[in-house]
This record gives sequence, C-alpha cells and structure tokens, in this order.
Amino acid sequence: MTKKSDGIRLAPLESVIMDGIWEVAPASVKDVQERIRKKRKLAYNTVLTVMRRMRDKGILKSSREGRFDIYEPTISKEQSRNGHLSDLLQRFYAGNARALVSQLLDSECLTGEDIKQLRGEVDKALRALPKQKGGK
Amino acid sequence: MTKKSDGIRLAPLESVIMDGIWEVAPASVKDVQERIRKKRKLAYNTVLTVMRRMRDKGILKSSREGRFDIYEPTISKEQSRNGHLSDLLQRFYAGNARALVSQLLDSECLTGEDIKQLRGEVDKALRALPKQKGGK
DNA sequence: ATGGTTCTCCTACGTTTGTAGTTTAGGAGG
DNA sequence: CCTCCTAAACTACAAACGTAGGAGAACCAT
Repeated sequence: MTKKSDGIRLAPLESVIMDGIWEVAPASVKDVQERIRKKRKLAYNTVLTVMRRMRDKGILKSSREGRFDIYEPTISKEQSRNGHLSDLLQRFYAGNARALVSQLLDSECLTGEDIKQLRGEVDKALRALPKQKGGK
Repeated sequence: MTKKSDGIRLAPLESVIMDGIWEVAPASVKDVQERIRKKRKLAYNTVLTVMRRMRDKGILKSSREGRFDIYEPTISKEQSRNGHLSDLLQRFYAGNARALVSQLLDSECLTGEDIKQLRGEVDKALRALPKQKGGK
C-alpha cells in the first residue's frame, strides 16, 4: 500500500525486459539481451531502444561505466510484485485477500506438503494475534 | 488451466471496459459508457470504438438487437482472474502458490477473523487429502 | 596510425491504443 | 411518407510500442 501505490504500467516487452534486468542488474544492454534471448530473440538495438525509453520514463536508471551504460531498475521486483498483487486483489477479489487464499486452497495449485506447511504458518499467525477478539 | 491458457493481454482502457461489461453484460455501448463513467469520462464514440476493436480481436462478441448491438464478453471474469493469477504466480513466485499464501499471511492484508476462518479451511483441505505421505 | 569491434545515439516506420469528429442508415414520431 | 434521432460505421490523428538500420565515438589489436 502506501502513497498511491503502483501506477507502473509496463508494456509486454517492457515486462520481459524488466524480468531480465531483475535477474542480472546492474547490467548492460548486452547482458539483458542475452538474458532474455530464450524468451524473445531481439536485435541488440531493439533492446537498447526499449531500455532507453524505460530510462526516459524513469523505470530504469543508468550510469556510465567506461564505454557502456549500466542499467538498474528503479523499483524492486518485490515492489512490482506487490503492486501487481494489489491490482489483482482489487480487480478480482474486491480487495479481499482471504478470498484469494480460499481459492488457492480449493485449487490444485497446492500440494499436500504445501498445505501442511501452511497450517503451521497459519497457527503461528494466530498465536501472533493480539488476543483481542474480532479483527475489524 | 492447461491448453495454452490466457494470452489475453488487455490495454488499460480495455481493462476498464472489460470490468464494466462484466458488471452489466449483456449490454449496449451506452450501458457500458454509463457504467464506467465514474472511472473514466469518455465520449460515446470512444467507448464504441474501443469495444468494436475488442470485438474484432475476439475479446467481445455482439448480436444485433433491434437497432443496437448488444455486447458480451467471450471470457468470464473468473477465467480472466485465473489467467492473471497464473501470470502473477509464474512471474513473481516461480509458480509456487504456497509462497504467495505465505506472503499474504505475513502481510497486513488479513484480519484476525480471516486467519481464523482460514485455519478452518486449511484443516478441511488437510482432511480431504489422501492419507498418502509425501506431497509433490 | 589504421582498421575492426562494439557501444550509444539518432532516425524511421509500421502497429496498437486513446480519443473523438463526421457520415450514414434504420427506427420513432408525427 | 417525411423528418428527426441516434447508434453504428468510417475516418483521423497523436502518443506509445515493437522493431531495427545507420552514423559516430571509443577501445583493442596490430
């Protein structure tokens, strides 16, 4: 939460590049191009152009290191992840996180192991609750 | 799941319109325009154009009813929700749904009530497990 | 120094998105 | 029937995206 949250709308290719840069940052254009080659086979200049535009938009920042620019994201993967999660929650669950968890429990996405582990975590969260009743 | 899943990339304004149409479908352009007016104040023609483009892309379908076109989404909100959820899971949690649930438990998104209820659901899920050992 | 390598920057161009005016055609009302 | 409405279609145009070629600078090896 905080402030006004996200607002960071990434175009599809920008997302791919962002994913790549999170894995290797700080990184040169070349590094990113190589890192995302499996996903998208793009000319060096294509990656360069998109990254420069992202820098112009403030999504990335760069510093000159010798003869190349080294890029870094200005938002962490966690921040972005939380932004996307908030969006999902708002848009599809009316902000109700419990509904999302319930759905996951009903889905096939969790293994038996997962659920066992989760029970431990739920219990821990319960113990951590102030013993007061009714959580608003 | 399965198949090839989502692939449905909606532009920002398309998302707003999609949200609107899910609320009122089947609906005319006018209906949608009114429904999203709080979010975006757009000319009738703007909504019309975007909806027609969405129809051309197969995101919406329409049928003539008297003198207007009545539109409907071709994918349900649930399908879309699941697609987005899968994306989020893949992109930020390496497909590990348990990690997402853990994060929500650690966050401030769940009330004490939520967690209590969740424990009930977790227990139920555990009981429903085949008594076989070892998940995964 | 000379040339090849390889970055960055500039430029370009087709597509998609956002936004809306203009034109047209099919009913609604008189 | 003839006019008036208005929803749908057609047209337009700027901004953002996807993609990349070419020019120029800086380094490296000879």
